[in-house]
Amino acid sequence: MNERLRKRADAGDEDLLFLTDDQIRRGIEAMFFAYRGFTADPDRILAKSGYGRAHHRAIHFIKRFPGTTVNNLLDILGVTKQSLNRVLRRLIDDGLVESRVGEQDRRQRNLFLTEKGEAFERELSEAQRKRVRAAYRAAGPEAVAGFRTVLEHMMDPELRRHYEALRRRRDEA
Amino acid sequence: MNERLRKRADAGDEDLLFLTDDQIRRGIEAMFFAYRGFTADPDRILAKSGYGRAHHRAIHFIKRFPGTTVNNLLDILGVTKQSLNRVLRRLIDDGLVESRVGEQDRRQRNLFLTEKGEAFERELSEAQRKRVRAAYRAAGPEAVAGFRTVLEHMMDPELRRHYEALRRRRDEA
DNA sequence: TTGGAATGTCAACGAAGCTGACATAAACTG
DNA sequence: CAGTTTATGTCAGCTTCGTTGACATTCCAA
Repeated sequence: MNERLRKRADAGDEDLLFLTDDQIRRGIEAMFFAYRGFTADPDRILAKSGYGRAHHRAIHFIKRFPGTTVNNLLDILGVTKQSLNRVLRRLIDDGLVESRVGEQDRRQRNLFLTEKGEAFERELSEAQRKRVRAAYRAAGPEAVAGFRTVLEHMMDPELRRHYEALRRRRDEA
Repeated sequence: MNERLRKRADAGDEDLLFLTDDQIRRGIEAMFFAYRGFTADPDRILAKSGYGRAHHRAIHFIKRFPGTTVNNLLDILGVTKQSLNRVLRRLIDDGLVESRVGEQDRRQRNLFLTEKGEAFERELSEAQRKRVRAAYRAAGPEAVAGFRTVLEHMMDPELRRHYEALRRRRDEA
């Protein structure tokens, strides 16, 4: 049926013009170029301090989920613990992240941003929000709603469920 | 004024709710997770052949602009020639890309996909289109229009101009 | 008390960015 | 024609950030 719809679209069905291969291709290219713009400002700030996107991602999600465990972060970021550990090591050594031994389960490490880490997070996220806000404002509320809808459907459903479970757990606490 | 609007939004102005910091943050996270989904399928295919995203990007744009020069590709992809050269070298050696000496300007190299390269491109782009098409269909045409609008505004305007100039030049020829 | 889970660390590797330097050929320019 | 610029390729070396494998530590739980 997937295929059937695609063929109807290719044949010129008015309602399905947005599903033609050419339209999809334009969307793919737009996604590629937009992601570049999306990361450009934080990338510049990170480069000044000798950090990369991996550090940004870790900082971002520690900010969102203060006290989260390494394992949660691994699931969200989708990298190996060795890779994350290198990044966290650096952030901890540089005094941006604090790692506290878990209270209930002392095997776990609960991660927090330090004052310095909070400040750096603000610098990064303000730069990125500024760019996204400008795009949002230029596009308007209806476009933004559509943008969010498509993105939601493009995610891996399992990752999305996992992430929302984290959010719920945090908001309940 | 940027700041003024943001404050109105934070204060609860109905028309500007989509510009609150929290909404922007959700958009940023959605973009991060969606990009992962967006690249997941091609990444799997590439990994089987020992290629990476860099090869995908090169193949994609050579497919879009057959006969394009190395310099054009450098501008579009935003990497250094050394980095691109490593990728192109491999694709040429593996018989996926052909490099022909330019006709008018013999310093230039015009790049084309071979039969084998075309086949691989189809495999990659069909996997990616399938995912994007599913998201598009689930979201609906209005959402897709909004999605595209926001992405357009998120791109670097200069890159976008450059890219569209290439498209025009190709379509005129 | 033993097995397994969570975490961290060490070593090694690879992909793919980067800079800098230099070579070559072709095109352009004075 | 001589000299400069442009397009490309290549070498060496560095960095980030991903990978796998092996192994130690800590600690919960059966």
